[in-house]
Amino acid sequence: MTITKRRSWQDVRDEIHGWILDGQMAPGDRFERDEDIATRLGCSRATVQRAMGDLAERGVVERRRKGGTRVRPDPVTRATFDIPIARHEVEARGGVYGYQLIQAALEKTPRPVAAALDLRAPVEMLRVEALHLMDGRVFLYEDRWVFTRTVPEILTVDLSAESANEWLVHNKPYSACDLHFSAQAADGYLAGIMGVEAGAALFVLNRTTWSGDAPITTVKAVHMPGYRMVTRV
Amino acid sequence: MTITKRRSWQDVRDEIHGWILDGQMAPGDRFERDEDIATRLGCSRATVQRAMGDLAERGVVERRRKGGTRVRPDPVTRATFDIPIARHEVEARGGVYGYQLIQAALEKTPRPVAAALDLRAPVEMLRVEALHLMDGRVFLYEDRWVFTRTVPEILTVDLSAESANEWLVHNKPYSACDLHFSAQAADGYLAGIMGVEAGAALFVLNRTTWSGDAPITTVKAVHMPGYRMVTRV
DNA sequence: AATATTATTATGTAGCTACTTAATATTGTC
DNA sequence: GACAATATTAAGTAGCTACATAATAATATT
Repeated sequence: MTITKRRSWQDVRDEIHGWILDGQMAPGDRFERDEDIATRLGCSRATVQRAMGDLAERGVVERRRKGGTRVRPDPVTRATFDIPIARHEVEARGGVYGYQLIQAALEKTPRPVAAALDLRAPVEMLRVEALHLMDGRVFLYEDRWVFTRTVPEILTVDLSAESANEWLVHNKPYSACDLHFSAQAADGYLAGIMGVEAGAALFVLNRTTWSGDAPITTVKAVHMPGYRMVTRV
Repeated sequence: MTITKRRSWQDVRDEIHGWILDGQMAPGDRFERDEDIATRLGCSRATVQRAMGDLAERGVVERRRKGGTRVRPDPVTRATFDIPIARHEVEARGGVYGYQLIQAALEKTPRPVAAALDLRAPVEMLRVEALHLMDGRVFLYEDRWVFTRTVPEILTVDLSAESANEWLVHNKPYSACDLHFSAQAADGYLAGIMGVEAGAALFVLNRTTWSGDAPITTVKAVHMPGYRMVTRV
């Protein structure tokens, strides 16, 4: 049974993954070397290498030089999320996007904000509070701090017309990004601004970005009750 | 200035990413073709291909046959999360892990649970409620449904000794996985079981897995107040 | 002018060789 | 027996060729 159609590396990957799914290979088991698998499947080592590399990236197998490849003894669920800008998220749900600036002003950062940006001491930064709307109703509240030393141009932008998020995305690419997901109960201020009951459970996303070592911005995005972040692997 | 040390594909990737970071290339701009970049950088097209492929996977650039490669006009934040089993998460935080079964019994699934598993009608499944502990205190409450038609062996497992999660991870690999993150307020039942105030904002992770088309399990994991899911890209 | 056909182009993939590197096993020496 | 030096192994990387494929541009046909 050496059917030799053209095997793509994805086919090879799925074949190998199949050995795990059907129990031929269990967590901890070691595979024969790439070259032997290649011979057995009738493809080149490069193709097996690509397939195994992909499985390793997905957290399904573990590879070590000389040590060979084995099924991960403690498999992890590895998920990839795309965090879109608010406008796209609203439009993808078929809604009409709206944006509303609450305030933008220079303020001294509280300590925790400075810490999130890897700064030792509080400094003066641009704080921007804004609402993103879907069909005229609040979709997302964002509380952002922009490090004006890295991004002085932000001070010339009319933030009542364009969201700081979109401006930054298009004008200040980042090389490092830090994300926190958490749940938070609405306090009085949030409840008032977002139009929800005080105490409502809100999904919160904190994102901090850098360009090299230079901090760009940190933002807390508070979602409406019932919001779900979804992915399928 | 054609320094020709050995350039790895990662170096090439970082070099190209650098063109975006320093503003030489802005969102929407098109790169010259791989081959020309290769010539310019003194490496082979294969290396540029690998580098560009990686940047495309990360959501930094967009590639299309014939169309060439361009900087993504609307960059997304793409993050990869590893969702470990509770034991590892507790141990990684330097705590002592504990596990406590609340109940395991055959029950008819509520409609939403059946729907999560892509089943049209409710069926009888094994429901497992359990607590994962850190240093003797609740860390995580899980409410799980296991599709016994796909995983009949689960019925022979002593779930008071071993968590269903760990057993499944080691004995029933999945090929597809669905994840939802959300925030939920503690109701009376959750508050009682987890020892938190009613109304507390809780971080919730729903995970559903399949092996091929066969549903395996769906689980709702409710984290203690203050829990944060973190990643750095 | 509108449509269908064909050619061109840039990325995608498969396979090859050769060399590098990290981890382990073996051997040699004290 | 303990330790250091050396050999071996299997994955990782770089570069090459050749061909496949999808998208677009150019051309021919009606």
